[in-house]
Amino acid sequence: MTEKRRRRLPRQVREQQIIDVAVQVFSKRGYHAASVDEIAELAGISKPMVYLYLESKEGLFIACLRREAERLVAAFHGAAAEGELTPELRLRAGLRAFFSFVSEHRDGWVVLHRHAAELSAAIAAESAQARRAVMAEVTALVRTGIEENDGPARLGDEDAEFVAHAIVGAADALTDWMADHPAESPEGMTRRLMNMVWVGMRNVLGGETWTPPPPTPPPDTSPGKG
Amino acid sequence: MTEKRRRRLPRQVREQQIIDVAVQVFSKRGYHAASVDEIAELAGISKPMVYLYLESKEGLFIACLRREAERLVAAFHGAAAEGELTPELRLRAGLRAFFSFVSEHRDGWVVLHRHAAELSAAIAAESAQARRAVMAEVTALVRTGIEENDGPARLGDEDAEFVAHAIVGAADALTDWMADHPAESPEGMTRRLMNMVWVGMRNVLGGETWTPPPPTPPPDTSPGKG
DNA sequence: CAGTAAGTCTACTGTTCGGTAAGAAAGTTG
DNA sequence: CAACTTTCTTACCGAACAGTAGACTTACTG
Repeated sequence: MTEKRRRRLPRQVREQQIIDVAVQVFSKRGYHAASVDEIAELAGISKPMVYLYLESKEGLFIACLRREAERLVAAFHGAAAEGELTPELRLRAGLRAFFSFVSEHRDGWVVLHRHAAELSAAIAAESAQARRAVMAEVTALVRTGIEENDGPARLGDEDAEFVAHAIVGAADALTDWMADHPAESPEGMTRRLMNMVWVGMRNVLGGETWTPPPPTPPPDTSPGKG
Repeated sequence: MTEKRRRRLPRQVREQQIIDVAVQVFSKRGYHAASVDEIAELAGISKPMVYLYLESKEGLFIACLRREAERLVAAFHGAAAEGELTPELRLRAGLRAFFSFVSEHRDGWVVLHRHAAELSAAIAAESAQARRAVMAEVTALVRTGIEENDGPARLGDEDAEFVAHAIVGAADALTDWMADHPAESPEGMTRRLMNMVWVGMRNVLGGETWTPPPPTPPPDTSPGKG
């Protein structure tokens, strides 16, 4: 209707525009429910452009995934790696960067987090990699932090990975809580989460088991396979 | 191949068979990538049967979701609600039931957990409800537990919900870890997780903030908006 | 303003897949 | 076996949509 004569733009720019829109649409609809037609239309171009630049729908999604993952990992890594800080402070910085990223790039986060399951192997791999990258960093911080605090406790990788999974998973889920509490800042999120994990972590890694309190005897009513 | 003359089965039975297969297929492929044809074939019947009994693809998925959610919530609730146990023990029992459920119904868990994002509003609602049900229970346990241990600390719902989100999110993520460590029992998972959360929880709720250790000053190098 | 390359479009194809119409076989009851 | 119900099938429709062919349009270069 409005005969908007499309300005021609260099490929690099157009490509980013397409990815920008695609992130929004994928975030809103999910991979399969999103149509390339819609993405093209919202991007202000026609479908063949998308295919010319991004090869396929899968290629487009991977491009989205990759860009957002790079941003997230860079944000976390950049924050957590800085200087000679202690592991605590580095983990705190990383978490703060993470929550800030989610605040500011919600669509990107949704694409990374929620829509990577039911996809092709290539996509799933791409998606898993970002999480693994973060997980590896957190694991390292956990291991280092414990060793520094409690001496080389000769921990299995297992233990550090367990804690890292818990922390990353908690952070994941807390993005929902954060969405319901817009007043809470990334800093506040971080402080709260650090309060929870940094103490409890030692408990797991130190080998001190959480002992069920004595008052009532533990339920021994498990009959068959425990 | 084997010209298996299909035995006619009463609707109730057939319906459950279809749902059984559908859970597997949805778990493996995801909602959109799963085809009703495949589900019908694996169930050993033809497609119109699926539509006759389950109305639509969405109806089929919701049936899956509902059944698995009921099982999971029942498992958690049944374990966590038993007797006059303390909140700690009840949370422990709930977590153990949860990890057991995931061990034994991996497909159901995958359907519930990973494939509920990119779906219609009806499906998303159904899926969110299961999580909310568990979240509500955990929140209650957290609140009660703290009050019993530290007196009525006059906590906002906010705080208990934060902790509950962290716990549930950690448990979610730890199912991945558990998948990589088949030797770890649900009991072991539970013990480890309890170690982490039950101590740290108090820290959050008690209002004692985690103070960044003094050795190195906190990074004040944040220039613009933090 | 011709020549050329990059950007862009309209209009189409082929396929996959959700959903259905119409009726056949199997069981049940006289 | 005839009437009837429930289970089940073959064979199809129509829409949505990923992907493409080929032409057109703008902009830069000499």
